[in-house]
Amino acid sequence: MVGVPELPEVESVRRQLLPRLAGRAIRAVDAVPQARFSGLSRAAGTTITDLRRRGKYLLADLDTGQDALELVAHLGMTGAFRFRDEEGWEPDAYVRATLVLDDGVLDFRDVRRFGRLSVVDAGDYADIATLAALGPEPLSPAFTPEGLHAALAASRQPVKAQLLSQRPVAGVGNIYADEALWSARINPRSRRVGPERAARLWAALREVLAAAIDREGTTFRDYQMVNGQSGRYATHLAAYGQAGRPCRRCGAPLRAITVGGRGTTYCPACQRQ
DNA sequence: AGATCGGCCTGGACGC
DNA sequence: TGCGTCCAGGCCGATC
Repeated sequence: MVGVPELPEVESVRRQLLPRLAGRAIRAVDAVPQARFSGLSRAAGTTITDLRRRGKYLLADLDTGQDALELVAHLGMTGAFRFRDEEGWEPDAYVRATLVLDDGVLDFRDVRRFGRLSVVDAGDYADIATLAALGPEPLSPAFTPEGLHAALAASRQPVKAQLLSQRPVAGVGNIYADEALWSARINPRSRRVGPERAARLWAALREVLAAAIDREGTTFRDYQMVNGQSGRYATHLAAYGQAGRPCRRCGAPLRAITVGGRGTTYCPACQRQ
């Protein structure tokens, strides 16, 4: 998959990998010697019983016969899994880790090295701070308008920075943060979001993410097509990467700013402070 | 303790 | 053409 993986993209990866990984025994794991690949040798000799997702993290449950372990994977920006028998796939210099399974070989390819793989005791995320403090899944009953309001009220960071922190809700990255804030008509720099606006943002996040899951993620290729004025996903991004274009709601030109160190596009007319 | 900022890493876009 | 510079992105750790 091409793309900057956010929740919808990671969910798509999970669905593709699950049938090929469930029940497979891991013979060995190899990785480049970096801290971002830790504890992987513990996976050797285990069996994968399930592949779950929390936010942008993939969690493979490993059965050792005794203690339960978890293989935690984050794709970063450019991480991707490839089976060695995949059509057209030849391992290249960007393969950072390899899992030898009982029926094949799975490569982890990651050009920009932002991805991470680690094996931990099941549920022990002490060394993975973002996962340990991860907010509720946006499409689960645990995510509520009231809960979102309370989470946002607990911090004075700009609302967009809060969304990117993964704490109020899991899995939202730069693309869907801009899209949801635009949809909810909330200024990304707002430091106070009241109950009504929180409820709008709650609904917008769920709509934006559910729609993206339905079409298996907005890929970077699609984004390029958007800027190339063509492509079947051209109408899906209302804000992200659309600076200078007229707002779809009010016609004012969308503006590019920086919030929390991240490029941000919003409508200065209908997303007022 | 919470907010903020730089670093990580690389290819691609851009300017000269 | 080819070089240099800047940017993007999620997360982490250092600093304010």
